[in-house]
Amino acid sequence: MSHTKNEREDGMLSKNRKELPLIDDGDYAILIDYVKKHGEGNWNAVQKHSGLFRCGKSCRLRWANHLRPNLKKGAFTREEEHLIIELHAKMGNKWARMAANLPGRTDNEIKNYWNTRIKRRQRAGLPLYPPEVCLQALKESHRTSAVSGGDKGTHDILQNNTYEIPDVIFDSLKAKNYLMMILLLSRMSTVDVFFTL
DNA sequence: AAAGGTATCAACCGCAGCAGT
DNA sequence: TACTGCTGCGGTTGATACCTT
Repeated sequence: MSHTKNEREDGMLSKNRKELPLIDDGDYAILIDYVKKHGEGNWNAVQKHSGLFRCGKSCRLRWANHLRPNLKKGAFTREEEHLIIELHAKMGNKWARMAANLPGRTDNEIKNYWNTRIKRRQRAGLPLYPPEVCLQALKESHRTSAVSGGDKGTHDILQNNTYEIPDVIFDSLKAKNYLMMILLLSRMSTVDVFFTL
């Protein structure tokens, strides 16, 4: 049995995948057509019956992230960002569950957004969650721990939500940030301030 | 203009859970 | 009960675009 250099046994592409498109435009049409006729799910059957050279996994991913109707494209709105932060505070890294609360958005999009956001804020030495969300999570954590012994997600929030500004840049940077924060706080809610930093 | 760093996006990989046998 | 196949999820990686120096 032989495979092309980009294709593995299961039909997924391996490392140098960008040299070949995963599915070309014709394949998009086949996939859309198949799902219209037979509905979502049963992805391995898509490959068998439609003639696509992609495994079920690839088809499902492509459908979910690009072909599904009502997909929203473009940057997250401020409202969506608020919601993601709130949901992450409650659920942790449950991207699919979060996506269910954001119509038109995919788990992959939310995951990508969160990961780049984390990197940015960690580099800047900023907390991951605004104070209001922390407080809310803390309240819920107390409430749920009283009933069920608690939830790991909310503990993480409180642990991860620390400022870690290196001593070298502490004075200038922190002083500047706090000054800015005080100025902003006089006009905005803490959540709005959070998004500007 | 070039080089290096960072952000974003798309897709792969491995695993867990579930259903069917 | 054990096994198998399928599906979905979350982590991770690689390519590319964009930004900064």
